[in-house]
Amino acid sequence: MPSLSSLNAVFMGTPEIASESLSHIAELEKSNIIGLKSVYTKPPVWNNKKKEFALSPVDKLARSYGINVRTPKILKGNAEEINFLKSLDLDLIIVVAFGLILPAEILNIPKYGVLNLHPSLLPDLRGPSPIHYAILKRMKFSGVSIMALDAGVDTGPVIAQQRTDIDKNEYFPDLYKRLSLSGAFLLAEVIKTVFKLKINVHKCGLPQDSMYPDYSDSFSLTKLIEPDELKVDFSFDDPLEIYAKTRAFTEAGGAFFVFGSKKIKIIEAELIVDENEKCLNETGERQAFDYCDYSDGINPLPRGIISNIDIIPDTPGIIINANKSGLLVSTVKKGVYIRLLKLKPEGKNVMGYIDFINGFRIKQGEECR
RNA sequence: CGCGGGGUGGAGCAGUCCGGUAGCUCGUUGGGCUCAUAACCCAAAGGUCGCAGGUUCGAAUCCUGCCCCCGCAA
Repeated sequence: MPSLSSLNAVFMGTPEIASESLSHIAELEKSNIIGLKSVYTKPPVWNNKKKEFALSPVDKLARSYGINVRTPKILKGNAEEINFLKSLDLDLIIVVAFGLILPAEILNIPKYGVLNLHPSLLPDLRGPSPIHYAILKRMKFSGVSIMALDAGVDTGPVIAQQRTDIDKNEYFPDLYKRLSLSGAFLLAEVIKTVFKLKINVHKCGLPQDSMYPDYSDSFSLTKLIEPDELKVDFSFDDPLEIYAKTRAFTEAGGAFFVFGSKKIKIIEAELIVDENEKCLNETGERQAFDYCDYSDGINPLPRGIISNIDIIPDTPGIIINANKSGLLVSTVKKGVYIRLLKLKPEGKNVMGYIDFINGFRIKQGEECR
């Protein structure tokens, strides 16, 4: 083979999922498949409490590789950066969770186009929070997509996808890590292919509207998680939703409820179904249990609690048990409870439910709002 | 000088306003009860009350300075 020159490329990304991809790309550099000219990431943010600038994960990793790092605040109309990118004679730009929109003038610079990793099975879950939403919507599976970036938000032609199953008890960090690894792997494979074929990535992708002609963003477009979405309301929210929020928001501020005047974050919880209750309807007649989502029977009622439940009214949001055997809160579904395992009260560190009960003098019958 | 909460035996907290022998719950250790238990009963160990200085006969508590942790806001 005559002179297979490596791909001139620039990487753009910010959080851990991007640094994972960057480390895979660095491996490709060793085999002369790619040559990273520069890395773009969000500027360091000032942490007022620690009184220091915090570099993004990508920034740290790129520095450890000795790669030139650039942190422009804006790209659109930024002549300096655009000229710099033009001067590199780029073959490829690779974008993973960068946090800035690339203007069209940059999209057109690299000879083989712009690759993007998106942690969902596009066109499902477009937008900035696909991993949170996958858990929030209690999806049974999700995945990663490698696509060619176009002017829309996550709308470009899809080149490769890899699916992963989501466990119904899975918390955000586990899924995030899994998608980061799977995405980095798939991204590297696509880059190898571009290297071999020397083809513009826009031409080898499958347009999303041809994959799913009936698709509409109104079903599944994700948005940034707003602070008020983190609140769970025991007296209105379905227990499945409370549990999903708990698992989805662990690294987005944390799902919380209010106890007394304090915000209490739920770090870890589980769903409890009372096997005695599930065959009874409102009037106490036996009938088929219709909460099929709950009846997967993951967690039976802990021993020693059943007798206590009898004396508690059906009001949701009430602590029906607070001792070593468990901290249980009633929900809008009769016979379905949230068992709180790890909590983080406002101004405090993470603590187990026993410490929470001891320190806050939690008693049966008190209310979570 | 962004706003706020907090540092008390191994853990979570009370006590601080109105100074005067350091307390609660849990855990740990030993013993008992029990078919059994994360249940129950009895007993014990374990703290220079974040650090330094000051006021006082006497400071966890009042005054001054400093360190550390956390939440919010960016």
